[in-house]
Amino acid sequence: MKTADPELMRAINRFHVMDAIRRFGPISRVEISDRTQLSATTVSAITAALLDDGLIITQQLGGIRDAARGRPRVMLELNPAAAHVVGVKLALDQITVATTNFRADVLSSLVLPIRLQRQSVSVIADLVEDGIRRCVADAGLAMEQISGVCVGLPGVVERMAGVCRASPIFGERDVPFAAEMTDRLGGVVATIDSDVNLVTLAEHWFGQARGLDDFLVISVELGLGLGIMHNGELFRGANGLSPDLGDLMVRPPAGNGSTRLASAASEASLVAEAREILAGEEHEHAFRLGRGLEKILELAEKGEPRILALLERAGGALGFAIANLITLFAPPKVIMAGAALEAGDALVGPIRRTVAELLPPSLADVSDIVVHHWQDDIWARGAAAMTLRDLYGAPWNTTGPVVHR
Amino acid sequence: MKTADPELMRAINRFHVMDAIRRFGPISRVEISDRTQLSATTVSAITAALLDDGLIITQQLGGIRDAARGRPRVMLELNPAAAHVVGVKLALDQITVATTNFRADVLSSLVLPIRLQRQSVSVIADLVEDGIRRCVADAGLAMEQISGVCVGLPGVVERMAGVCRASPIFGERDVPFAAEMTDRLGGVVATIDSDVNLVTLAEHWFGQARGLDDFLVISVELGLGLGIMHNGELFRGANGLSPDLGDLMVRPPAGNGSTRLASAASEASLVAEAREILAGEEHEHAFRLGRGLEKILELAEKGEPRILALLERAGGALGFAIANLITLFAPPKVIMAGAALEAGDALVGPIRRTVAELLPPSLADVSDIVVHHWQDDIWARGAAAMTLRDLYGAPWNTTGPVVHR
DNA sequence: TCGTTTAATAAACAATGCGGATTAAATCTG
DNA sequence: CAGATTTAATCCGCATTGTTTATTAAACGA
Repeated sequence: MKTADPELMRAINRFHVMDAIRRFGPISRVEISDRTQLSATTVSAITAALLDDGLIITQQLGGIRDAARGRPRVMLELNPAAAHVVGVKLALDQITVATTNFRADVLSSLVLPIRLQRQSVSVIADLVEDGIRRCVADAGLAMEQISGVCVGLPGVVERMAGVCRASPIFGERDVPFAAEMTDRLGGVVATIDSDVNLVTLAEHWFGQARGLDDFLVISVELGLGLGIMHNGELFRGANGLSPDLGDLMVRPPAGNGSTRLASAASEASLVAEAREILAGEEHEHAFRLGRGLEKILELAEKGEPRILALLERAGGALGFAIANLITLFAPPKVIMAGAALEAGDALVGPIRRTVAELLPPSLADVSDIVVHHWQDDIWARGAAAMTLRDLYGAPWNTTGPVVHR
Repeated sequence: MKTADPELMRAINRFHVMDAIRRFGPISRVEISDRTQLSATTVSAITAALLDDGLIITQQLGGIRDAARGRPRVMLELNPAAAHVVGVKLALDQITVATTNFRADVLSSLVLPIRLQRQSVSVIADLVEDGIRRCVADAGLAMEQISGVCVGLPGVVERMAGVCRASPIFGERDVPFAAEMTDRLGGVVATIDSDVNLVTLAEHWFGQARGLDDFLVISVELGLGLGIMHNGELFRGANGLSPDLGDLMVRPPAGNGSTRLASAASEASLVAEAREILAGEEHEHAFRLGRGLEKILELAEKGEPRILALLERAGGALGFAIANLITLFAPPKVIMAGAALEAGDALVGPIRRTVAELLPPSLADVSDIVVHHWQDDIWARGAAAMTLRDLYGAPWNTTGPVVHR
């Protein structure tokens, strides 16, 4: 915590006002005053400044005058045109880009189905740059109108430094991808973050965890992602790195070697193991085409016992890790997502059973585990939210390296 | 975060000044100004108020006038007599009590070697009350001079509510022990907390983690304790409970059933397993006398292979859990303590090896694992620190239910 | 003794939040 | 339809705070 001066005081209260408008807008000044415990005078002063800066606007159409007497309330809301940002999600098999306004509404988006593996950093950066420029043009905007870009990618990302420590996307380690992109975009600042953190923020702002200050997000994609919201803040390890779920161990080194969760329950490991199990059978074709997961889901649907056993094992491993995470964080909600979870109860069932079995009695009922089917744009909306947060971010713990204005 | 007003501003800055004096005192006003980034005027005003309230004093003896010209600095330090608090540690086999002054110096302490198991809550409260009154008297103080009492105990404790959710000490669950003690002490407010949290705070204030904002504390006693310092704050789960290390799982439910860490590596489980291993041999006597751990350490020293194997297994389980914790929190330091660790490398060696083996390469060198041999009074000093912290606690996240003044 | 140097405080100033009075804009009432 | 009533928003004066710029305090050196 920084030392306090009048400026910080104003920054804190301005944040609270902005937050109330974002979460509950359109909202009147009196209601902001109620919700934030700030005096009406202060709210008036702050909203006046925000209106002046163009960050918020008054809603012209009176809204619901529900038979109330007295002077009508003037409703305030975020000015969608106050800023525009671009969110990018890198996955092993595609790039997703979206342009959003200040309310994180998606104005335009595009998906580039490109295998990024084995591409050099600069080639990837080229692709991302092209995607951003096209997406911005699609939204009818010029690059000069973009206030920031955030790129989400799987792996270990150090947001502050703008460096990707390790990712399946890059062959190298310690790739300074934020600087790489900022250079190319000519004046527009780019930041990077772990992809799960983006979706965690998106869940917090618009998704199943609206207003929930503590929850976990677990994404089962090619790799495994873990996002932690704790006390309303994204949780990062001491070094600023977000923890990597795939690095968690699920089996002690008892003779036959230890197991990382990534090699027990990720989409990649599931496909690899299924391929081995089904080797030489008629299904092999699907795996060659890269349609391994679809095949797994199909066979699970049909009740193929070896696939069900595989999913049972994977679910057990995931459930083991989730139970330990619940033991540590005691979150009221755990949100899971990923294509592999579409296998109905074949994977989710074992997860739930294992968690229920392993949780200590005292924590038996604290966590609600839900599966969320993410739309393709949630990542980008999260990236947008991450950038927007910097524009009116909580002043008490500096969130990032962004140097807008 | 609360909304900001001038009062909060002052509270924040007063905290920073107090914190600087506590950590670096005796310290001059200019140096406080340097360290806190506050203006000299502000520091002057705040220290004047603190002097007025008697919380700090000026050091009379000039100190080291190291050949400097100019007006000499007036050194400020905490006023030891500003407040007195009592810290209590409950363990299964003894009660430790200590009275400290405002600097958390121990003025008097006593140890009551009593088996608390199977005692009723009110009997335990009686014992604690007697211990507190005697210890306060030993320090030459009256109960009226005591500003607060903090009781640390193993298990799951909800500090805010003052309720012990579960503990090996109490047969019952949800024991409102803080209220129980406050009632008995006639006006002196008692709080409770997990015992590891107390020692974690003590390590932060006086121990091996002075000034370190991120570290883990792992205590191997009869039960297993986990304390987490994250960003300079004690980490608590979403429900305000501290996580219980013993509840972490170390083996997935693969056929032969799952294993909780508590049943693999706690002192209790070590002794039980060793007793089984050595059943019918000449060592059995020691276990009957409750000297099981000493016997284990003795045999480990001698190189008894079955005991070494047992410790190897326990170390593997602990290392497994620690590796996962490091993966999540990436703390630069992990402090371990407990009588079982006195077995030289027999237990610590396997722990280190397992951690090294299981950590992902990217985290290989971030954490320094050390063993700390705690004095008996560190718990009490931590309890004192916990109470003192409330007297000049960080105002931005309310720390507890204490209502002093 | 007087100048120099450094520490600590005092005075003037600007920013902030708050409470009470005031204005604004609608409905209600007769 | 005009004035009373009600509620929202703002204006004004005040207290508190931190900072900058002077001023005083307390030592040493020549």
